[in-house]
Amino acid sequence: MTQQAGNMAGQKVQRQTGVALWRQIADRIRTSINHGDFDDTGMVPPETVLALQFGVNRHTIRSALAALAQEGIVRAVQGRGTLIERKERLSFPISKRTRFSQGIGDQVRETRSVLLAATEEAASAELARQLKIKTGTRLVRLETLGQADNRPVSRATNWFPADRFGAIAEVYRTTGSITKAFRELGVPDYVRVVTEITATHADEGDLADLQLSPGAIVLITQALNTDLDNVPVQYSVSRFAADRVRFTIEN
Amino acid sequence: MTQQAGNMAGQKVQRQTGVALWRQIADRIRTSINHGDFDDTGMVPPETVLALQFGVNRHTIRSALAALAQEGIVRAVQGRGTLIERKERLSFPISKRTRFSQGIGDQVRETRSVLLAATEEAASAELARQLKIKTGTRLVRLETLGQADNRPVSRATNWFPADRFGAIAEVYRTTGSITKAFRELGVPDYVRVVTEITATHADEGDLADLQLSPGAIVLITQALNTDLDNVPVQYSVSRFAADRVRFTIEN
DNA sequence: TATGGTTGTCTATATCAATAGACATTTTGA
DNA sequence: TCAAAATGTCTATTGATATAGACAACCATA
Repeated sequence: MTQQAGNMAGQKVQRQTGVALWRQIADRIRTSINHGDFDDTGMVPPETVLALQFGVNRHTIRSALAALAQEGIVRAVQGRGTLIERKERLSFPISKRTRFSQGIGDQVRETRSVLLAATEEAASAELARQLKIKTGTRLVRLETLGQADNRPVSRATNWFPADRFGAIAEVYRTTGSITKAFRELGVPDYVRVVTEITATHADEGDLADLQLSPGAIVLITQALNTDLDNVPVQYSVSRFAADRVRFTIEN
Repeated sequence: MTQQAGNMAGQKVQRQTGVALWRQIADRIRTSINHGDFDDTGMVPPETVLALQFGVNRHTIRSALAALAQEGIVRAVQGRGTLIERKERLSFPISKRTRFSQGIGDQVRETRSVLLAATEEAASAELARQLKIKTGTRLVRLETLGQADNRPVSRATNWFPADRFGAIAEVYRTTGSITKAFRELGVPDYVRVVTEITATHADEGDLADLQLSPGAIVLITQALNTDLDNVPVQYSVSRFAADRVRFTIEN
């Protein structure tokens, strides 16, 4: 709080950083919308007011609002103001039993997971170390897209040992759930052993799959799941749109 | 892995996004350096090669490298190449017993925490809800800077109920540790109840305190600590330089 | 219906970002 | 010692970014 919220206009924008003012301002306004700062009116402050608050020209504000309109977040109405069309920020619990759909199930109407691609490959040294197998072991690799209310939230690359889960692609395609696929393949339950979190700028794949605006931030989790016998069953790298999610760690 | 590493040059840069090409490229090169992609030579590829890989003019590459040189990450030597001066990424474990100095103690030679400011204020509605106290209750607020090997890693704002911890500022100033300060004030141990993680762009304060370059990403944790009787003793908002840390959640 | 507040559009100007090409300077190694 | 390879510097041009001002068009409401 205090440090990041509410006082949207408190912090000045940064010039000559390689990031255009209109983009910085668009990001800040989007964050404020998601934080509920304008919920009382349902509208963004007038352009002239924003220009004064951010210390920039009104045209620069208009560029920022145009970008947000392009994303479908706001809609300008001549004579009235700029209306807020949509806001979202999901809270993702990370715990021993982290599961995509269950975790955010009470925050959205519908969650879905789409299989983008399924291939088989040999384990790299890094993957072998994580999954505690030998380098070169066959792995099934699934590229998936997590959706909440038909809006993309995360894109993930998942690796499974092929000997146990060679058929997981097909099972997943029908069930649309890792948990259910595991169950059908003889893994009744699994636990999250470790999660690593980093952040970076969105790459081209993020922009396309997550429908992000360029320059956006993605949160990256690298996670290992094991079955109840502590045998690694899944290693996954997931990329989340940073302005759509927050992670919560309960101990 | 796979998704984010190695293929630095595989993805093209994005034009007309409000983020200058030289900044995108600087961020990508920095990531590659931190990932160890150039460890064999200790140098960044030649400007002409990078220009070809990223599909931009050599002068644009030079702008990116100049920005990294400004950060002290690389140093160009005429006739030889561009040498890598520094790389680091600390791993932060987040668990029931998260503590700054203990968590990364084995990764660096020396950790220190500096008190930037200490004030007293009334609890806002948000803070009161987190700390389970009444709005308006007096709180001690500490602004601290976490350092590892004399390089700033995180800046935090901490709130403590003033009735129990009115003297924490002075104790902290002498001990340089929250854990020790708690101990002197009658709290032998404390646990991390919940941590929330989000990400955003660095603001002006981040740039100054964390010695970041403009456009950098910060990871934000909002955490609540309680004593062993489950009574909240500390609420803190910490901001980490995203390219210097990774969070690890062990279950 | 008149007025104030708001978004939309136009012109003009200055600076930044990016490309393009030429050539100098320095280091390395054959 | 010479040539190749690398960074350094300069000029020139184009498009994106940002500012500035003026005015039109539209909406709500007193």
